[in-house]
Amino acid sequence: MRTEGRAKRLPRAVRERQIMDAAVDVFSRLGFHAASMDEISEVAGISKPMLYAYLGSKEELFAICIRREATRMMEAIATGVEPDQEPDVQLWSGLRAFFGFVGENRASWLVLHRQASTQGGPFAVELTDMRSRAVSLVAALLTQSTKAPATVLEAESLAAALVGAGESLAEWWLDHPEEPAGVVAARLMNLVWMGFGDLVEGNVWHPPSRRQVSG
Amino acid sequence: MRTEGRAKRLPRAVRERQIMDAAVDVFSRLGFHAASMDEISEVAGISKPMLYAYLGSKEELFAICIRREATRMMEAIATGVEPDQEPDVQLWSGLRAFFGFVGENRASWLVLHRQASTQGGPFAVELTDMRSRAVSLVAALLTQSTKAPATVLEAESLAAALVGAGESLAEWWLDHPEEPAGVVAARLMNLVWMGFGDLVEGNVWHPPSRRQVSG
DNA sequence: CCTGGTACCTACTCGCGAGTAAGACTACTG
DNA sequence: CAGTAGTCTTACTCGCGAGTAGGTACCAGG
Repeated sequence: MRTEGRAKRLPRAVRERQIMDAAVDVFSRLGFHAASMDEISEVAGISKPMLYAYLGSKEELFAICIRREATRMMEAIATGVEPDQEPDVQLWSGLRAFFGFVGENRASWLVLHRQASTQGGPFAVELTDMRSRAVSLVAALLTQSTKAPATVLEAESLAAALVGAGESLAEWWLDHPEEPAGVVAARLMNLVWMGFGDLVEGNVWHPPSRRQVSG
Repeated sequence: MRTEGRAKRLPRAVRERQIMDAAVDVFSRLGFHAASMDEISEVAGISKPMLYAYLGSKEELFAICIRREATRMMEAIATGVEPDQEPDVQLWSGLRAFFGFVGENRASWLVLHRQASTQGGPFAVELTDMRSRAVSLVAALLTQSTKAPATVLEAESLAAALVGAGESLAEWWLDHPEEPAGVVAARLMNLVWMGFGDLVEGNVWHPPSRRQVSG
């Protein structure tokens, strides 16, 4: 709130972290344009010139936020996925990691998904980059494991659809936080692995633990 | 461009259409905040006070654009879907209609999907409304046709995922316009109906025409 | 106690864009 | 040729927010 006059003296590195946290918070709530540097400085608990002294312009600050959050998220997913496993298991791990991250980092997710994708500035680069890394990952997973002849475009577009389904479901989840991450992830897993066709018939996909129990 | 002094005198209804077309164009390119009323008036070929005289404030204008484009799109989809058909056929018709509309109305789609969903103002209402109509439609389709016991939340979240997949694939398509609408629609159809599990095995879904030929 | 360096501040400038006041042009009606 | 209703304009006001100038508090080392 920062109603008092002067802020406590802190080393630069610490302040920078505080500022970036505040920026992610404000950007996630208001979007890039509507967010003001005044409000960010307010939330961060310091005055505006500090922002400029430490993090440069508004655009730079936004780009820095995106880069940081994107990295955190991709690392969370990469950590959760074991290569050299069955395709469905890899996909399942990725989905669990993704929804886990979103659940614990709402603000990060909002900045990444909503705000960044809209603004056409230098941010689109950062964002498109991360998104295409995700798409490529899925596309590779699909390509390497399919037996049917598939074009690159085909794999890529399917991957885009899957990533979009994940994003959209994450968005939906924000309005239904009572659902556990695992349940939401499992639903998407069933949709994209089994398809409506199977689900309508009552056929579902089971995670590996059950498979080992029954096998 | 409007480098000349005075615009030709036209009846109000016609001007309003021109203004709305211009607004959709500018909003789709720049987003709500970055778009300026000056630029919209420029593109529309008239002066700024006309905007305010005819369409009210900037927010009103944006809301009007969203409402108009959303209605056009929902009508396009509704026209393409025949109720009382097999679930997969209904889904297929809907997807075809959707991608058909997006292909022929890039600007409309951008305004609806990117711009409107981001701004938190009174627009979110219009947008969320249309989106949930779409989600409900799919959810109903799924619920009514499934044999397995499914909760409302389950159907709704799957529908959200499917709608998101469609949106995302439409976005991807904007970067790969060389692909025909039908091909893109068919890919999504295969993904959500058959699932990766089947696709990996080479099993694909066929549209009804082939089915009749082979049946 | 001075000297410098770093954290931090108040109080501005300045441009951009939403919205408006006040009037000018056109056309139809008698 | 008035009069009047509707179209269209130029030329403003005014607030908001990005970015800055020019300081003040605090902590070293001498």
